[in-house]
Amino acid sequence: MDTAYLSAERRDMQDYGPFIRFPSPSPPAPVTCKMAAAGACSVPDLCRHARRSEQQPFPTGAINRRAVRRGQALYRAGDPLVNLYQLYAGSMKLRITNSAGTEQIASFPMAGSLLGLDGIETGHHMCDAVALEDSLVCVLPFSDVLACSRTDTEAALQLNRAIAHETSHYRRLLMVMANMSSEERIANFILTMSERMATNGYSPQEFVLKMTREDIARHLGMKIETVSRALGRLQSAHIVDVSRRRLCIRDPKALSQMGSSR
Amino acid sequence: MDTAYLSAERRDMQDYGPFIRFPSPSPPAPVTCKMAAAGACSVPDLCRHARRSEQQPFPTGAINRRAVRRGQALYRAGDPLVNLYQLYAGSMKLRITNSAGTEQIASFPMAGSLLGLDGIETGHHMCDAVALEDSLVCVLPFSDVLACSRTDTEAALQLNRAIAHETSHYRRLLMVMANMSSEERIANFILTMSERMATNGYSPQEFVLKMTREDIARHLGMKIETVSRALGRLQSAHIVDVSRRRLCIRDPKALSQMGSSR
DNA sequence: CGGGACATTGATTAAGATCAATTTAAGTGG
DNA sequence: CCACTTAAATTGATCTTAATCAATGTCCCG
Repeated sequence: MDTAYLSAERRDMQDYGPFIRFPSPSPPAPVTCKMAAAGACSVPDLCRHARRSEQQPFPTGAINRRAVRRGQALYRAGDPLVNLYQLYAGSMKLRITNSAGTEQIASFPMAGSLLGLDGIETGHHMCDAVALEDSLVCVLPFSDVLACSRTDTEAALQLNRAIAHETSHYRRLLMVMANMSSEERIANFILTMSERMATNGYSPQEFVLKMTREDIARHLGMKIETVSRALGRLQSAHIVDVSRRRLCIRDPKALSQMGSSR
Repeated sequence: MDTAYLSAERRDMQDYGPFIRFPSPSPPAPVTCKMAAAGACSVPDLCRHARRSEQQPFPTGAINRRAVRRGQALYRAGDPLVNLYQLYAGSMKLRITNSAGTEQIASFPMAGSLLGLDGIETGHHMCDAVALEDSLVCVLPFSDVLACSRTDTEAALQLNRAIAHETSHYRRLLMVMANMSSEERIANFILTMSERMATNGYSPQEFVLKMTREDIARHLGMKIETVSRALGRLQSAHIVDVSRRRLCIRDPKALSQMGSSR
């Protein structure tokens, strides 16, 4: 494979390797933010401010990081909102559990996603944020974020937009659930993942789904068997090649036609 | 019927009558906000500030109102975000239309709802806000809202929370769509409406659904016939009495059991 | 090499969509 | 005020899709 894209594994290694050393009890070393430097940070002004915070132990310009191991929760529903987090490397799932114990996967944050906004309405988180793989987040103390919003108009707007962005994610997902067949949902899901992979500098053609079929099913409001069969049908139609978690898009056009809003 | 609740019709008359005079081309007279006085305003600080705005023609403390006739749009998808609106009387539907023309009803704002937040992410509205009946909104120029957020920490927080509240509405709806049968969805919908009616001072037992079956169907991701049949089944089970738009809850307990998160 | 989580596949059932026909209510204009 | 028109809602018959139930297969990790 001679693409310009890095494989998921290699990219993680070279970019973030030093910070994903488990299980190291010592905090990661201070660094400047590569994500901000690359313009990939959705809230650069918030972040910049947070880095200036009195509370955090690193010198100005350093970043307060936290590592989360695969399967571990960054925060849980009910936890008081203390920090927002910028996902720096890895991927997670946001899980809602209702009073009856039914689980719903609200989203699959990946590098660049802002996490923790589900705590803003009530001051307590509404979801569990669980790592799908060993991950690294950039910690933005919420008090700093607020202080920053107070002094910096642009930062305040960024925060508003970030919250509103979540809303629009759910709106989109709602359309998918309300109007699409299981096969179309899966096609749409793959398309969305593909676009997000591209945004993050990976190949949009070929990538690894970090979540289980169960997670996908709970995300899209279907059963695991249906997910499996839908993938099977896409495979038979030579639209994708899927083997376990590894996915390759063979016919982007057909996929797009099938997965685009009905 | 000797309840302490007002019928929808009478309440509209006595509380808001003077302001719903259609089709009056002259702006409604300045008044102080009864909603704020009653503590029913979700963004009192934002509103208070907006009322102080230089731009609006009324003396300090007055409210800038706008009437919207049944079927008319307060704003449309694509319109630039100019104002937020507090719904003062009446009810609306927020309609999303995707590129293929499929419609989805995102929510049914009623008195007390804050409208227009769907414009914050991009600066342009993502939905149409259409009046289900002749309605009255309180206009909050967005520039004023922002100015207010800048100077008033509490107001800024209210804005953030208001946006986040939308998110949580969609999250809830997502759970409903992903996990509930058509009958459970309808039960849940009626319950939600009932609670909202109670919040607004109407009877939670008996009220009028201002939206069509089609609207309900598009809100809950089902077909109109299925809505009708689900209502029919609830009727047969003596859980509700439904005749056209008029709805009466006969067995709140059973309804709650059926409509509460599965 | 074996255990366990994850995934696939098949057979059957059930729920909701679809197609088609009425019924009901609310306006509208003579 | 009443016949006429039309939008909204209901009801029935049939078909399709996805859920359910039940095995079986596969890969990863110790």
